[in-house]
Amino acid sequence: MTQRRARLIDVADAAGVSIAAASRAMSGSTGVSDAIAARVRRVAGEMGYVANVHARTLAGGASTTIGLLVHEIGDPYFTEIAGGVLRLGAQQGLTVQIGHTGRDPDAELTQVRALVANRVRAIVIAGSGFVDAAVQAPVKAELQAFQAGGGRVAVIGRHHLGADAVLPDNHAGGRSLAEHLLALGHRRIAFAVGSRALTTVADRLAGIAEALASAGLDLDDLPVVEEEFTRAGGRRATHAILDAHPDVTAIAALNDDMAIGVLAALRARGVSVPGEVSVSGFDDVPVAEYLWPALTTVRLPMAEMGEQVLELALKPASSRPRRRLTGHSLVVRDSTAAPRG
Amino acid sequence: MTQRRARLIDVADAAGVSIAAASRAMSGSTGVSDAIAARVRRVAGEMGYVANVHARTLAGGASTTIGLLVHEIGDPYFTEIAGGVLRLGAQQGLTVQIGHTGRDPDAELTQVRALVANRVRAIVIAGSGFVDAAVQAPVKAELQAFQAGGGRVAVIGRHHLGADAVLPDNHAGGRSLAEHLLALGHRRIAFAVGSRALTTVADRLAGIAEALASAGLDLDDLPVVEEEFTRAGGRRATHAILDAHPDVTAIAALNDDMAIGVLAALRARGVSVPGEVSVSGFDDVPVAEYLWPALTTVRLPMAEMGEQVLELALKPASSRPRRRLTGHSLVVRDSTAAPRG
DNA sequence: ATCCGCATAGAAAGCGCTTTCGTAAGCGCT
DNA sequence: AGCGCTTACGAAAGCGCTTTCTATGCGGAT
Repeated sequence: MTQRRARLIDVADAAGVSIAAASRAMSGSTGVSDAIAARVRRVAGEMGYVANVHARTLAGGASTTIGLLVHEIGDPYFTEIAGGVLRLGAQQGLTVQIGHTGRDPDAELTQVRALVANRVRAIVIAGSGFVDAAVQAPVKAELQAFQAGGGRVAVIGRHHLGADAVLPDNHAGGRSLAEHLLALGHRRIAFAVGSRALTTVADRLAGIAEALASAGLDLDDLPVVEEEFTRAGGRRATHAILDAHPDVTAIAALNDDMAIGVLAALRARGVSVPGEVSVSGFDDVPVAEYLWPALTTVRLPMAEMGEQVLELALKPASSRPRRRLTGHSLVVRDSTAAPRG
Repeated sequence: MTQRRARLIDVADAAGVSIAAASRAMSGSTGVSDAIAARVRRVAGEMGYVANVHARTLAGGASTTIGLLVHEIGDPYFTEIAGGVLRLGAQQGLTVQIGHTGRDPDAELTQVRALVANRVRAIVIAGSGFVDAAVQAPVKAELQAFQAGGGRVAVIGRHHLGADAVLPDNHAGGRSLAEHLLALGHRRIAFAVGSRALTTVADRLAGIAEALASAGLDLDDLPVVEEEFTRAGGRRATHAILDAHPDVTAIAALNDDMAIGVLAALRARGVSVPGEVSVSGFDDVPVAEYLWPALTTVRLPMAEMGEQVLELALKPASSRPRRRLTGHSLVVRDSTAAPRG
């Protein structure tokens, strides 16, 4: 029969002290004798008292929850990042609220508003921004208002939000990946990419273009198929590529999820990897090394990025946005090899 | 220049109405003329007003956030479930707070307390319980107090918590999996399992034992290797199994993550699948069909389970805990075949 | 014209906490 | 004994909302 939860005043009464003393005892601040503090805590424990965060926050305590926005939790890239945030957050006694944005600026705005409404201590956004700055202007404005009100914001992989950022070097990663394929001797390379409206895709592609140019190739002459940034997208892209260009010797997917789809599609068509076609990914999601063939990819330390972005979010604001560059490394496994003579 | 956020009273003043009218206008309740409601909303929009959830909840509004506890977000089983909860939650305008329990009853208790402190509308717990009921008694008590106070609780795969539950039939799933292997002709089957302290493992194993018994076999005579419920655990379990029992014709992993590790370990040892050894998983995580060979497994509709558990959590409490049985189905792919003559 | 009822507006009382602020008590000094 | 100092404690003022409760104005019915 839905009876009321014990409140601080109930605890105070039961312990025979004022509510002020009880508050101090529970929050561990000074101004209470050890004897009273102990008594209050004991009584609180017996009564099953759990402080009301809403009341606490309202009364002036700093919020202890942080908001995390990801494009899609099912994408292993975001899963890993979320894991990092969750782990470090729990360790610091923080609560985390997660929202999905689905790579949709409108949904993103809605989610940001929800976090603002909850007066979270910090908002962390993971996931590519949009090449078209206009599209994310409303979000940016909302975030700025949030910061003006004392909130903190930190992002992963977004340069244009005027917030502290953890930045993977997508450009350099793309370059070293392309260099690897070129060094193996590949020239007819196809690309399975996510929406080019995403900065992540644009940046990786730019790095690739740079490497290609050094080898006298032009990215514009090569097949670049834009698809969903998912396994299914990778599968579809592969069929599109092979139907139009049966002579490619390598397919570079711009994230591992797509690469998994590429691998499956090639298998379905009876194309051997890396015998007939080499395949590469990007991110190095945990499952990449378990695939067959084990995936050559560019490693991004996703879980660590999650921890770092939370660290940034917890630091007091600085006058200029901080940026933390993330190391990346080419991980050569079994899915790439020299093209057949 | 951390300036203060606009409050409801600021909006009310700017619109020239009382704070009560402004409140009604913003929350869409009756008692305001359309003209005033429209004006207030316009002014609020201009001022960038976002209601303070803490104040709103404190004042008596129902909480709009729900808490979700998973063992480990990185485990695709939980990722999928979380995705389902997140999607349906967003659709209903709910906010979700996620916590990690790491299969540790103490951490679980801490996380439950945090959710209680946040006075969430409902607590959703996904993930296996413990065979030893004593170990989760404190959590159960806390949840009961939460429910007594009007909170809602719904769980996935836990029968012993006295809450509404979505229940995959692990027993039947285990049975049909074992029947499949037996039907193919396998007799020397090894099992790579997670901690047997988990009810999920115990239930699946019980179903398997039942099928084996029907075929005149005793599970106790077969190798059952207990390891971490992860890819790495599956890998280690495989080596342990093969070192001690080189003659097994099938390895059944009790979740897909372990199966992925089994596949990789077999490949590393040069054992062909399913030629020399058949491999099966459990759950049917999204990547299962993309593996090579594509994994035979028992499908659990994880995302749907996430939605269902949220649905249960949103319904008013009933006198007796509701249970929603989840369908499962054996998905036969390429990783199982008849043992070599 | 008078009265009743309804819809709309505002005043004010909290929701459960934290935190000044004021007071009382205890201490070591001179 | 008297002084100032520190420390322990409680009263009370909010934090920003929702929600009674009360007051006002209007229409229609008499």
